[in-house]
Amino acid sequence: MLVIKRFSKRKKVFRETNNTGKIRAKSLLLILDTDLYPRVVTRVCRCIGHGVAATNEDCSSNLDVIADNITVNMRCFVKCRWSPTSEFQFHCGLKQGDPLAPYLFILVMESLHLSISRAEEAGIFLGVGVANDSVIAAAGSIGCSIMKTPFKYLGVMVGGNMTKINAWDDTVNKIKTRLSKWKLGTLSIGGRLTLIKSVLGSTPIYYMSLYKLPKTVLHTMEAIRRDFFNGSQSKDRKISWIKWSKVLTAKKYGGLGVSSYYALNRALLFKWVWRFISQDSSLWFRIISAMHGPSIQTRSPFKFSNWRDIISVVSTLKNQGVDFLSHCKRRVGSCLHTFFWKDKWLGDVPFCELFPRLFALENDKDCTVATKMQGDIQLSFRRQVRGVIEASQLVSILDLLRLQVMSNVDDRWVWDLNGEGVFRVKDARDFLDERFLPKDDAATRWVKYIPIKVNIFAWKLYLDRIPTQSNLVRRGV
DNA sequence: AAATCGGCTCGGGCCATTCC
DNA sequence: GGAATGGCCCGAGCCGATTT
Repeated sequence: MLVIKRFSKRKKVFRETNNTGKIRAKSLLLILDTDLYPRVVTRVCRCIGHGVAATNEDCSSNLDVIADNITVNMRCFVKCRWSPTSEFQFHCGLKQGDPLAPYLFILVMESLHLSISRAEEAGIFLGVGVANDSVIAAAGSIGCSIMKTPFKYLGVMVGGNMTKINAWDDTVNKIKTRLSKWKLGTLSIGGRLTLIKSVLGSTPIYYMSLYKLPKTVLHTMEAIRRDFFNGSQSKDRKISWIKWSKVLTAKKYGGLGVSSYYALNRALLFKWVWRFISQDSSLWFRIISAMHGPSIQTRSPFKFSNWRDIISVVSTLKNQGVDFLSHCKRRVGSCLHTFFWKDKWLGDVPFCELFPRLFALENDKDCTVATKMQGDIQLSFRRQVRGVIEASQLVSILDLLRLQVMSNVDDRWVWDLNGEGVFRVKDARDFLDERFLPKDDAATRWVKYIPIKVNIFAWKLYLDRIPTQSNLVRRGV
């Protein structure tokens, strides 16, 4: 109850803050972290024309002085600073860009954080599967509304089943309306291409980086872009002279380099997998491994989950011949976290497959590279090496190991589709497009000094896909 | 004034299969 | 079990000169 009381007290403060722009300094004091004192106090002092505090102690004393008058002074401040006319009232909190706005945010966040930790301490943090009645009661006592999934948070659907096509209606409609506003008739084909590449390409990226888009949705979205590029409005149709996948293809393979939504979506999703395997200690890894198990291969206990979708995308791509995981390799540094037998840390095949006989002899099958490299490799073997095959395997493994030097750098994962070794969505995206879009031997001729529309015309001309008489006749128009 | 020329892409309908 | 997906087929698109 204590927490709820405190909470409602805070809430009152915030309501006042939001409605009138007044801040009660005592509440401010209560909530702010100590290391924020100097900055806030300096700021507030400057605002109200009070002497600027130098130390923390000064701050406290200053704030004590300020505390009672601050409401009035804040109003003066607002008046002097921004309003040459009569005083006015805020209705929806501080103005955007106001120097005090960040503090409001800190204020609310700090209070929320405090409230939640207090609630945790007091053991009144209810959790999952709470009865409806208590939810309603709790929400009523702190004046909150109850949300139900699916709902929108920061413009993204939360809790909806995003494998359904109609869950994407909003996104698709957004693209549609944006397009209709652009008045495609007034733009040349060059302008339309630029728009497609920049704006339309980046608009749904928010959703794309989170969810696996169903094929049909991808198809509709591509259709919208295609119609826009071809210059056809919603209902009327036009001859499509060039198939869309050709336009999507990279310029070096004879396309226009628009790049498909499919590749973008799948590449963005793989970024999560990359984070999962490459950053062992990250929050993301800890959360996912706590929920779904520490390895990508493990079957997740959740029947419907985003992570499962992502994993299924990876395995589907693998079946289609795009094995992203094989492009993530272990680069050994100090070897403290790399498994000697099971990781691919030297060459493309793990040692347990390369030297099966030796692996069979191993007692500690999960030993790290670091421990192995320190002593004799045979130390943890079940028995001495015997026979020709085992002996020859031992010779070759020792040969390999002799060349290895340990360094002080931590072990890390590298991505081998670019020179830097760091995963980038663009690489994965280009890789996918290269695999799935039609390729031409000749690259598109593109001269950047002449207008884009001329370049496109030349490209069409080269492909003989322009409405010449003979072409029209050939098409029976 | 109406019909015609005939090859490429896309949408929509239908059905079977796959997936969740 | 229902929704998504894939494959297949058919028809529409619509410049304009020429033919009927």
